[in-house]
Amino acid sequence: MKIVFAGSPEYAVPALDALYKKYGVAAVITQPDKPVGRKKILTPTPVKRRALELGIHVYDFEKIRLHSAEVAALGADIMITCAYGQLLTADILNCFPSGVWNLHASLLPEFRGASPIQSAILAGKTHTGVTVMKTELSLDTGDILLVKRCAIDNMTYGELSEKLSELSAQAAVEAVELLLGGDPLLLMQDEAKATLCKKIQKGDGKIDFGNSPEDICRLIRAYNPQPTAFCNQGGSVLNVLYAEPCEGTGDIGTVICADKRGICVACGSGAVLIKQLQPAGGKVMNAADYVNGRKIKAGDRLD
RNA sequence: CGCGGGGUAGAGCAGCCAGGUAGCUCGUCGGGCUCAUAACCCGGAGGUCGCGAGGUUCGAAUCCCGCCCCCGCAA
Repeated sequence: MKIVFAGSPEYAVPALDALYKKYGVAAVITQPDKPVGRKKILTPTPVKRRALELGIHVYDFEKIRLHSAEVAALGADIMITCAYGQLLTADILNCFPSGVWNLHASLLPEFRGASPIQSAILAGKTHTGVTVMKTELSLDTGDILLVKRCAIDNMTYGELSEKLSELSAQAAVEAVELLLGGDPLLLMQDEAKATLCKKIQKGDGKIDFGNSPEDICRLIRAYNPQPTAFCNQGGSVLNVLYAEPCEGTGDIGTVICADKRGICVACGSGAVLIKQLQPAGGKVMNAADYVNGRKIKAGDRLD
């Protein structure tokens, strides 16, 4: 079984590693190097870096749909994709006799699309997981090969992402195992239960203190560590990394108290205790440190 | 040359504009109060003020020049 792996971010690296170790990977397809950070340093994707370390040949097509001939020439049996970042065409799908299989970070048919992990947290789900499905032309609609569940608990997006990344690696290996067994049983997705999630935007991370403490804390967890939830304090941005619901009442957005425990802010119903934050121009710090610097006090307003 | 903030004690900050003995909150160490405490009171330790034996000056954290590093927004 000759396998091609397509993926880009850090999230996909464990899956690549696992497949490489167990079955070998004939080639890796990833996004082109992109300028990163303030200094716009041209940087390869994490998957590309890892693939090169492993000595696997890497293709970083600007537009994969223009390269179906090259992909076909690889003569591979299957392709496993995981957060690759480009849509595939029929020409590409036809290059793989045993199909193209996608590792998706949700319990399909829920949360098809670009932000399955964050969306599961925002929706207040207790569980999520990884689904391996056959790739079709439409987005994340293919038949399901296998599913692995996990509890969300109070994990942040970053923590949950790491967990699902590991699950994806296990799922990838098990999926290939099933495919090697030949003609595995597939489960159709229930269209009636399908939901679609859009790409996460920084602007959507704006905290509305008129919402409930639970909603606000979910937003903060879903946006931690990137792109981070935020609010305004006296005209400048205050990123909020971690908070939990707490006792307290007051006008919406008013700081009820600010001490070593954190910064307690009144919400629509109840209050939230901000425990970790990042002021514009500053590093991530505990709320207690921010309070020590006298940057905020009871009575101040956040919006 | 995308816009902007910043580098001062272990942490977070003030002081800089209008040069003149380095300050605040917290932590830490010691002592006290208390049944007790993350509370309170008293006392102490701890700083090459990012770097350049740079420039100006009697004197530079502060003004000027060069460099390094960190970060928010935007991409």
